[in-house]
Amino acid sequence: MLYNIFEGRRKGKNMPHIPRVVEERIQKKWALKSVAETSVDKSKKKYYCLEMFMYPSGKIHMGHVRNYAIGDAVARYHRMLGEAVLHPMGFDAFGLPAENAAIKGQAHPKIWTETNIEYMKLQLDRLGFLYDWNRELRTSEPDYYKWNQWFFLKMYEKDLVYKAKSPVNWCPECKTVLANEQVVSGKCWRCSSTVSIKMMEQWFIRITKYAEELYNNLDKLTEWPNEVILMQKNWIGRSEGCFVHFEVFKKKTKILVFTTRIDTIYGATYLVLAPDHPLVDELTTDDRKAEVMNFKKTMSSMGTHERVVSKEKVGVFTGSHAINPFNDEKIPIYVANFVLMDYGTGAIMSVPAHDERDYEFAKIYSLPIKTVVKPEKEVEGVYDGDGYLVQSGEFSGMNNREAMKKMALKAKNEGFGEETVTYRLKDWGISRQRYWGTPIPIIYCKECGTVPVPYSDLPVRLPYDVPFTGKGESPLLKTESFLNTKCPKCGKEAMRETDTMDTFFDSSWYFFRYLDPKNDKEPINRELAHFFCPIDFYIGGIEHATMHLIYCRFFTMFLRDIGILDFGEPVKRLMCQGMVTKDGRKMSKSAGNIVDPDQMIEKYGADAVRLNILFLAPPTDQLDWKEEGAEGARRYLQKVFSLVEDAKDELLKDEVAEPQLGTRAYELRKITHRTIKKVTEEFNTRLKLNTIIASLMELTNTQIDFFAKYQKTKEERFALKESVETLLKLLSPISPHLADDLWLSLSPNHTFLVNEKWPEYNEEIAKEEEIEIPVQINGKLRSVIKVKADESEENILKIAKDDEKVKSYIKDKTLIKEIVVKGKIVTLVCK
RNA sequence: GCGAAAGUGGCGGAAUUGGCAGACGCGCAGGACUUAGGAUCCUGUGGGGAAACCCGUGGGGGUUCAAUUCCCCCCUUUCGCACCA
Repeated sequence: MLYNIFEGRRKGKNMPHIPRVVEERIQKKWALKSVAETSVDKSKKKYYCLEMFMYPSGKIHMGHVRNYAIGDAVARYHRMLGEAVLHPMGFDAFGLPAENAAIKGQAHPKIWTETNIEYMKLQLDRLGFLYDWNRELRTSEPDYYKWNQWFFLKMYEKDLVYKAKSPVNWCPECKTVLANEQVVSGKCWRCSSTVSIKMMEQWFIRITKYAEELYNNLDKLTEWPNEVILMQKNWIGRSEGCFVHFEVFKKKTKILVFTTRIDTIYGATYLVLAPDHPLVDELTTDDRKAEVMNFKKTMSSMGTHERVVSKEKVGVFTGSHAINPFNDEKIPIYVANFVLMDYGTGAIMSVPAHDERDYEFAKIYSLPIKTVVKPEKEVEGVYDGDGYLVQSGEFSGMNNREAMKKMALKAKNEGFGEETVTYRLKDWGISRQRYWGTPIPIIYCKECGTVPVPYSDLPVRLPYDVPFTGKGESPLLKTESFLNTKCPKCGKEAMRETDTMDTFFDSSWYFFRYLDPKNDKEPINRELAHFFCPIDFYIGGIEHATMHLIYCRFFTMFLRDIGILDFGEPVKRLMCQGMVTKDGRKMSKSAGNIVDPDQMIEKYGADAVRLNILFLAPPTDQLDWKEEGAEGARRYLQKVFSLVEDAKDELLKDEVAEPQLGTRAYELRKITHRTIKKVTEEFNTRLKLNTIIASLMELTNTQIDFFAKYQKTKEERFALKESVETLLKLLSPISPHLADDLWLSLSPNHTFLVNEKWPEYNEEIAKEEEIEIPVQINGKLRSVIKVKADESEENILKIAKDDEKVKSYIKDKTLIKEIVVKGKIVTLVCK
């Protein structure tokens, strides 16, 4: 409709390109010929191109468009290289929003999810993404989540799964557990009630068993962005140190402390336990009981958020003392808020002279400060660097690094400590008190206890008819038909586990399921996994850096250890695409700045939307959506269209002859081949697709200029045909519809560009025979000379000095230095 | 507080190995075609200056014949972690 205004006003040539018409026509042809189908030809080189699958929220957003436009361009490029490309898409279909919709009475989660998926698939198809829908998967389907349960049972066998009481975020109003990301500033994201911490039985996965490998392998992931590697390193938080046992004065108990600075142990003037440390009660003397109990109560009533926000250090003395095993000194034991139970051992030795936090606490409670490490030069304040030891018994005078090793050895030999490694990473709590997720395949029997569901009984199906009240516990708890079952061991009445799995469990292995999604014999087709995997190129948001991207690495290691895979890392190259914003702000309903992809496609066409989103910024940068840009993209595509239409008569003729050096036709060839080179190299390395598009625009501008002065010689026809055909091929990964439509119109023998061969460049033609070289005098640009590309340094210098402008600058001066960088620059330094 | 990334015309960005800063596009200005133009085409477009030239990649210093690029200090923005012992 945008075009109807001036349609028919233009004569003959230069008819406007009407995107929606062309795009629908081409999409129909693609579907008819099943171009998206994966070729499993093992004689070919494989390429697994994957974008993070999507949550079926209802409609796609611009972030999806960007993510998938990048992936589709890369996938199409590799198809054209003749590789066996796997490029699938699926749906992360379990999750809270579906259940919330049901609570609001909108629709059953299954219906809601399926309706959304159908619509979103339509949207993806309208954008022209080539997904092999034969391989589509939905995590909410029993034939998918069956294998979640299967893996859970395998983990159970391998002792990688356990149930434990642990603190969780609890919303008293919604009566449910909240994930950390659902707690906003200590409040429930839905009802704004203050979230409390509650102890609950939860299922955990021992991901910490893999902490060391998850950490060490990071150095091998050379094609991952540094920031992700760094975030994962910090998240895993590997830290080398020592365990040290401190005996408690006049008691039989020992306190285990973790420290990374055993070298400062002579400076320890007190110990601190976390408020929830199990030894607190035992260590508290009668006279201190009331105060300690009170302190503990205050601490446990605070939410995590409150506790973290109030940075003030508070604590109480337990009344007990510990003995420093190195010097037998008697030091007081405190309980304080700044020591956390879930890191290290929940107890520390405090060295106020060499630790900022210990110092702060010591100041408040007037505890002694004893210096044991001296730096080379005196510094002010708390010194936590290296130096030599003082007041440290037999270790005095030693370099602290050296002493560290010797002290650890002594502790080990004398049995009160040892070197150790701790991690910040915690075990993965996968229990959710929710309906719309994978049921955890466990049965509780009064006689036999906790019994895993036998493999032969999988899947444990999610019942359809359940009550959605939005209050109370999981709907599954109120669904008798699900809840009541027979014990697989003794056959007596038993109850099912009603917790479902965290959806991150679903997404930890989905990329292996694409290989053979309908396989009902095994979760993963090993043969295909070893052909297509690991993933060659994985694109998604950075928000998954420490969640999905750690879980899926763990899962792959686990799959290797149970013999399904023979590799342990799932992703070779990772790219995190930047956020799409509008007016610099995140798009959101509340900000009212959502850009609707449907409207954009309707207005400008899928080709222009894709071109614009790829052109506006490099894939990894934040991108601010500009509608004017879409207008520009549409204008460019119109230019390509008009050029091909205008030149069609010539492009259809077969009489051609290879152009000679020095002609206009040869110049066009040169630019054509140089563009192929530039675009190919960019696809192979940096993938800055915005610069690829810039080169294509330059090539197009050159072609238009060339055609404006077209002489209709066989040589010019050769160059024109080659150049235009090349352009269409290079453009096709980005704006595939127009490229294909024009391509098909050029010959009845043409097939879709995605099945054509990527053009090759001829280095000889691409090469420049004459180049311009800047001449600098005393660092300033003064002239530009023209020389042969392979001109010798002496000759370049001679030509430069012969240049009139250069002469005028150096005539009264003495040359001190002459620098010639062949093919680059001449610099003359003179006085 | 710690860590990381970034800062280039009016705007998005380019400069891949230290070698002509501003490719390509948006916007803007002028012109052409037009009954009309928010269509299309052409020309121009970092700042200053009549010009020769000068200045210019967040700010300040340094290395170099030469710095957007390397080093040091500072500022700002974004992100991650946030008492991690």
